Amino acid sequence: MRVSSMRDVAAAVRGRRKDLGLSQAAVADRVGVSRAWINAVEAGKPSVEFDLVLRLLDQLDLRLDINKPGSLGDVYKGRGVDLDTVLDDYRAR
Amino acid sequence: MRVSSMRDVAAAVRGRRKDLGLSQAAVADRVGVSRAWINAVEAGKPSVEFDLVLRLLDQLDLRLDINKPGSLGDVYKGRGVDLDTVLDDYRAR
DNA sequence: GGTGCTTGTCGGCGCTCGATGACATAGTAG
DNA sequence: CTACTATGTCATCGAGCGCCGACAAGCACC
Repeated sequence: MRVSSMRDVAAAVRGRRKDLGLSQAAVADRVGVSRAWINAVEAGKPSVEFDLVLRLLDQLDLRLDINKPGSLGDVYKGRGVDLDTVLDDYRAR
Repeated sequence: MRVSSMRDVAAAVRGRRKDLGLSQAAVADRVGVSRAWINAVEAGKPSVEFDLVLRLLDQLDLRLDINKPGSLGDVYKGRGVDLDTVLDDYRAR
């Protein structure tokens, strides 16, 4: 999933936290920040410190990647890989 | 490229800026931050604000992605895609 | 030599982040 | 109904971010 603003991080964090069945307080405790901070992040607050976000994503088992657009591996990112489509393209050559 | 700390961002930013042939001052001007801030980022300063980093990456034409580890699209990240290998695996089924 | 550009670093200052604690509002279980 | 939990929000306050301006060092070129 492409990250173009904190709102994207907010969505990813909230979704992942729900999936893991954790409360904001539990996550805050693991990451070592206040519950209010977690709440702010999930609200999409833009001016949060980068290293805290990294620790949050780490605790939620979320990976952050950075790439140059147009690189090969980048093609599949954000929309998933449909192997059937790939193979159909291959057979159609 | 995996981002596990600001040092990774620093490396990506510096490399990309060099590739684009821009000075720290030029980048700072585009992003709308001070030159000292760009310098700090490229030095790996951890406590920088997230939205500024996003604007920086945007100006450098770098993409930031967030995913759950183990997702399908994630498999290929960081080591590229060798289509021949993929197709060989397919034929061998 | 001198000029120019780039980068690293510093002191100062204003401003805001994040912590804390408290409060109110749902929602749920008993 | 009463607890209890989770979440959103607020005021206060200390600490640290980012800006500005300046300075020095490095490097290239003439």
